[in-house]
Amino acid sequence: MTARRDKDALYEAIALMGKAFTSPRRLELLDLLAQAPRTVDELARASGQSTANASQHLQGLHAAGMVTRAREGTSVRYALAGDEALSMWLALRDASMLRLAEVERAAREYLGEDVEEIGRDELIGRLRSGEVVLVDVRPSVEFEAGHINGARSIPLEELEQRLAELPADHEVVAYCRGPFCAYAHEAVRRLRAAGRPARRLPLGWPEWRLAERAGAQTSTTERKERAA
Amino acid sequence: MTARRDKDALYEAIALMGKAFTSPRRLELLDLLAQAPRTVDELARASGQSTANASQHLQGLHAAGMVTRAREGTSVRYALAGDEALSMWLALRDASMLRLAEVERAAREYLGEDVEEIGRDELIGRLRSGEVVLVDVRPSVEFEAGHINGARSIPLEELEQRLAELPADHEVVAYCRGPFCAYAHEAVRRLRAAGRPARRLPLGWPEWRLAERAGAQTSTTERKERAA
DNA sequence: CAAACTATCAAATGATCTATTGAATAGCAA
DNA sequence: TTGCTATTCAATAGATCATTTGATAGTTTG
Repeated sequence: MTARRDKDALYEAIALMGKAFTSPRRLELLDLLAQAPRTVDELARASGQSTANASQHLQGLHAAGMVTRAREGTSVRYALAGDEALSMWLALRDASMLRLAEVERAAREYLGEDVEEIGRDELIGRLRSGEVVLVDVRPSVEFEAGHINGARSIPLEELEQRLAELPADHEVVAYCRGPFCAYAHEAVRRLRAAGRPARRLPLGWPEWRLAERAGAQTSTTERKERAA
Repeated sequence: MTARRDKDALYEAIALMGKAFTSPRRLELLDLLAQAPRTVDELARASGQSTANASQHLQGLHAAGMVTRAREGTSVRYALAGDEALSMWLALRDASMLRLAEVERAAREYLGEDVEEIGRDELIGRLRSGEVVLVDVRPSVEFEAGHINGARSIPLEELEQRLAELPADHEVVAYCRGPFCAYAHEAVRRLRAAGRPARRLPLGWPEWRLAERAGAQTSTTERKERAA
């Protein structure tokens, strides 16, 4: 029975990608890459590990098909390998959040005190009617790599100095990398401390983008079905 | 800076789930559980490994939050832990298929010669107008645990004996566990060998169910938005 | 209560993975 | 060419993992 052997080979090949998700350091690199492409050096610095180690992990991720790599002069820029890779990482993040109490606990510990949230649908409505200002508090490199339509970039470090840019009579909604990112929490806390009404969007740009794409696709399908 | 330590703890906790996907044997168990809950013994037999080993892997999956377990008399029945776990497994399967040439090669090798396919939308249309017969060729246990609405169960082994049950003037569409399952391929080959027009639906019941749910959810969202 | 069955545990082995260190390479600029 | 920087390679030690084997615990049935 050669089918058994072929089936084993198949699962073995899938496990090649699975092995990408066993190391915390590698996951952190993935999480950074989900926001924007970066060089080895930037990634090593942003994740607080040695360059050699980061390089090794990045090569692992590349072998697992999770990232692409491109030489840029003297450096090498890594990027997430398409929407499949992004979906995969988000699926792991979300599933672990929902099924592992330990993850939820660690997230709560890291994020600090809860802040008030706003949902996707409500935000879309209030954005449309001009009732809120949407602020992207990630580092500007990440904003430039992609952001929610209508958001303005105010990196967390510059928030206090640039408070005047925000109209005092509008609610502010802050977002950052995603549900596990602490920037938006901190931004909302500081805004409220400054007397501004503020809430946090618990989604990041990557999730937002995927949700938009999925919505568009489903609508197309539904239109087709309705027509048929 | 305690934030660094907290962040590390968070990624470490996520990696606990990631470690579930490193062993081919464990992936095979997951794939089986995606179809239907089963006992340790059944799983060990279906995946061709020792009971002790299967049990150990299942405990690993349980610790990773991917499966639930329930005592049933003398045996223990394991099941996938909700839609998050299913989505996670499907995301890994699909991403690895798309990004790792090795997976695609292994799948092709295992599945054998290509057979003609039919897409989801076309199937829905032709089902509605009664032009096709949809056949679920998985083992009947799996059919009973859930199947596509309107499908009839004819396990692959019984296909030849039960050919008469299929109206000769209708096209037959066969489906099984999913894109990596060989049953539907084999069924279509046999049907065509018997002179019946037949195609394969390259989706399984789990994907179908998720797609239905996602579609329903999006529709709800859209209805809300339209109302607002 | 004892027999039969299922699942889990424990220990041992070989294999694989991670982080560190120091050296080697590739591109760029003087 | 010679530096200079960014990245990768190679070697190592410590840790973790997968499988096998044989023993143990928990349920049901008689």
